[in-house]
Amino acid sequence: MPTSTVENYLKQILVISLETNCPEVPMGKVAQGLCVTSGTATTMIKNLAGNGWLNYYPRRGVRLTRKGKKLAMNMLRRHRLLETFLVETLCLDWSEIHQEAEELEHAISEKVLEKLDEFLGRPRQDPHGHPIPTKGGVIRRTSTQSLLSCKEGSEVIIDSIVDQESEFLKFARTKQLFPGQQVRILSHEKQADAITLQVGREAPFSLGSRSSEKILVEA
Amino acid sequence: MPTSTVENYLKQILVISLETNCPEVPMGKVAQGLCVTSGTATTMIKNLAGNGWLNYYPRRGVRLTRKGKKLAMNMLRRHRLLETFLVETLCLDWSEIHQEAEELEHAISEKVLEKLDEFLGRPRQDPHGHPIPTKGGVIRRTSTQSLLSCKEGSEVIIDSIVDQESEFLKFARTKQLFPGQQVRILSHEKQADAITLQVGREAPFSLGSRSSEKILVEA
DNA sequence: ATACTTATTTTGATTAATCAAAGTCTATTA
DNA sequence: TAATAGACTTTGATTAATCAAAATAAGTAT
Repeated sequence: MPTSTVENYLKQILVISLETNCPEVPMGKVAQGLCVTSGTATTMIKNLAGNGWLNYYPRRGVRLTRKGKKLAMNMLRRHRLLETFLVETLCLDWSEIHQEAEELEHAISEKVLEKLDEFLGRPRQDPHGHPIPTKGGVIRRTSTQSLLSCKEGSEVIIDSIVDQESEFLKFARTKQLFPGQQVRILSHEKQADAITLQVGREAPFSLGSRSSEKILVEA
Repeated sequence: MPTSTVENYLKQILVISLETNCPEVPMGKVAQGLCVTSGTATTMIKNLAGNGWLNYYPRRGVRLTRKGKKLAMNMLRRHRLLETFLVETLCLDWSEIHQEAEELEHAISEKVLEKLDEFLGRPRQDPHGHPIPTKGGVIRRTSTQSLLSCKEGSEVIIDSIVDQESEFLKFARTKQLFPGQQVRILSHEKQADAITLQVGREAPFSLGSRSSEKILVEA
């Protein structure tokens, strides 16, 4: 049985590799993502490599093995199903569920998870718009682009928000930026690093590139 | 923040003191209840005493302080609410929920617990018939006796089953022994250590004193 | 090429929780 | 009262996870 620390490392590596769209993840990102010192990460990673969870390329980074990816996908499934439960069933706020799920995902058994999935009606995506991996570890290919790459004048639909920070999510909600929402790009000033957009008939507002990157859309 | 080990020790001590109806719990029971060696228990208990969770009387036992009892009651509340959720909402079997709740109780936050309590309609007792402590840490006084103390010919109603073992619970269910059930005591042979009872119109059967003790009833 | 910056790894310590086995009380039994 | 069984405590070690700080490697800039 992997410890919850092991589960966290593997999940984090998977999430980074999905975000960067690259299977190899540098050590620095791992340490940063898990809020541990780089030395700690190195020690742990060598340990994980020794147990066949991942391949370790010293001074380059790591890459999940099939076995590691399977476990990581399962953790992602747990996390996202739990987030869905917390919002749909218990009516918690969209912006405050990440940390809750982060704890629960290590404690819930496969059996209870299965029942929960059934209870929720086997949802395909979580409240952030992220796809929920199937029991087999398959995840919907996110063929999306970020707001940052959208052309002036285009209309897009928000697919998901790639951020766990409560603060940003709260902000996003006040601006009605959530999965499924239709958005019009009024202007896109590359030099000024700003995108102005409008949701429905609300007042237009602008986002910098940092924020725009976190919002994935489908054209 | 207490670790989940601390939470487990305190809850276990509370449970034992409720079962034995005595606030002072001997070290042996603590170690046994937690499945650790007695040396481990001693070390940990001294630690807990140092942090004000309980009073430690060397070679006699321990007793929860007010602070310790409060936390322990809270853990019991978590445990029992979770068990209720698993049975009522997710339709897990009565006999298989203890271990599940044992894990989840450490991971669920106060906020989620509150939402869960609300969702469940603020239940007073769990599926085993055990009272659920209130948020304030108050627990219904169980003014019950065990089957063992019932007189021949009497009719009683099962209040709760005091056992976490899956096996016994499964057995109890096949015999229709669960909270709320009415039972008739056909005979009670003190010397033979056996009680014969009947549920509804089912065939009568016998229980030894070990098993009878686990079944609490109200006259 | 040389020096510098930065990412990564090593080293040495620490904390929480545990066990096995040896040591110490204490209460009963003979 | 003396012996002894059983409960409890101490001791010494181990494991997982972590940090700070020193050491090393690699890539970049001069």
